[in-house]
Amino acid sequence: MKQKSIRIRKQPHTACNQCPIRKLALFQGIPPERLEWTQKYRDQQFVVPAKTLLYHEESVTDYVYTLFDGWMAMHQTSREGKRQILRFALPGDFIGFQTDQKGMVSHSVSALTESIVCGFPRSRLQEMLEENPTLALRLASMGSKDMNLCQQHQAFRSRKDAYESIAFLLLELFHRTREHLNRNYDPETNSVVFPPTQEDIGDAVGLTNVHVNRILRQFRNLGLIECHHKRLYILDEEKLADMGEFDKSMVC
Amino acid sequence: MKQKSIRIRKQPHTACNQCPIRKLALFQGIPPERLEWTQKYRDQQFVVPAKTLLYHEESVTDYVYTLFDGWMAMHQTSREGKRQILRFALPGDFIGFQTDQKGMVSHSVSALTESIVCGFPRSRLQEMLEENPTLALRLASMGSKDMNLCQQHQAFRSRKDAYESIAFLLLELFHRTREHLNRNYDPETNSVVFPPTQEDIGDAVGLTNVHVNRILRQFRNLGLIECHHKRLYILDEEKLADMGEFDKSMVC
DNA sequence: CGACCTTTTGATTGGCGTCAAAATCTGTGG
DNA sequence: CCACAGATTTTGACGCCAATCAAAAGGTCG
Repeated sequence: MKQKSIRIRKQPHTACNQCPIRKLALFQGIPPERLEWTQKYRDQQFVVPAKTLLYHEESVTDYVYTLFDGWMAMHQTSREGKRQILRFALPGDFIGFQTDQKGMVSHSVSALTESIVCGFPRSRLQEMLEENPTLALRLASMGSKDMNLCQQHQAFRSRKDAYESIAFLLLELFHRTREHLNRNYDPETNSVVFPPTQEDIGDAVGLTNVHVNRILRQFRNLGLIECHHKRLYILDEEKLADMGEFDKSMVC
Repeated sequence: MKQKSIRIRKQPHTACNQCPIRKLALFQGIPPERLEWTQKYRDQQFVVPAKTLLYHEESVTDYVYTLFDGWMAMHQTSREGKRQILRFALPGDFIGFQTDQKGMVSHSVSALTESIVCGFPRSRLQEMLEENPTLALRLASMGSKDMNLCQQHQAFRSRKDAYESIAFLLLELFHRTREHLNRNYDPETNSVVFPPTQEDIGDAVGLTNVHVNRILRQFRNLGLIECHHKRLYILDEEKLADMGEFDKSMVC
């Protein structure tokens, strides 16, 4: 795959907490005057073209990021070349904090759509958090929320069949999108912008794109969903939630 | 299952960082004089009998815990009654921090062996962390380590077959035990105390106990492991690690 | 010693992967 | 604006890994 270059954004937004995104979790609800110091740490914003890698697993990264706009995927590739998507990142998500003992990130991150990320030098993260206990606590509880979600995926994976795990994933992404990016939600049709391909879905839930396709067609036949032009229409949320044992409170 | 009662320990250890466990992660390496304040928060220690529930999923718990001694399992049960073990907790692990939006824990915790836990009132956790930024940061990075492990499980689950996931789990638990509880490790035979049943293993990796049994027998036939009397003997660690794509650095 | 839990083994079934090929969509250059 | 290449979706045939069902053989604890 050809890798376009990541460029530095010319006119960075002054502060992430002023961006058009409804919830930007890390700084959400903290009064602006208490955030002036973030300017000291904020380095710059980057534009990541679609299908481009932000960083590669097993590299040592200088930055941690907040996703500002776009969809990204955290993933790993096995020796046999199979890709596992660990998590879809949506605007507001914190990316690249996790490292192993050697300081290497354990996963790759790439952009599904053109994305904008804010980078902080990792070297300054510790001092930044020590100066701001609230932020550290926030980071811990964001981590704990992500952990919940990860464990849900883990739990659902082997306990549930293809119908159930796909139903769960669709609703998870639907609600996270609606929560984070209300401008991408259309109440008329109960639909959201939905960039992942069937192969992405497969790599996330651990099925082949072929099988994902069969299941999605079933869902369409049953009148549960509709999807075209990178939008996902949820037609029967209740039945879908029941099928996937999905509970909204897990994601928002 | 009959549920024995959890009793309060008569003579609590004065501080967790003085206990015989080599690494007690949350307070590891923090000088004792800086830990006096923990006494203020530490409430009491509890003894949890084997096969007993510490708390149940969807309850609101008053405490967060540090596991002091024993093996515990964090798990969930699906509507169909299947149990998924999310994580085995070993001494030093922090338990019960994760909650959903309603403040309910998302998982149950029960003891595989008789266990001792230290409880802190959850209500005081926030003030405790705000007074001690180092601790909050520590908590965040412990969370990030757990997250790594959870993602590994997630990744390996569907990408790998039964041999691979069981090999991975065995080595993970072997190394975590050795790391946390060197008194339970016997260098002579390269073995550790290993309380989980084959059914526990199955519930953790998402296989039936029947299939786990078949795989373990294969491993024994191949001379990779040996197990009896609640001990696990690793005979050919290299081959096992290769089979499970296991890397020590992920767990310690 | 008896009740119950855990391990072990066999026979059968089914969900999902694999392989293959056609149809449709997307974007890029002439 | 069209043409073409590559990506993505769709559909069918076939095979295998692991689930299920069933039952016997240890192990453990009161």
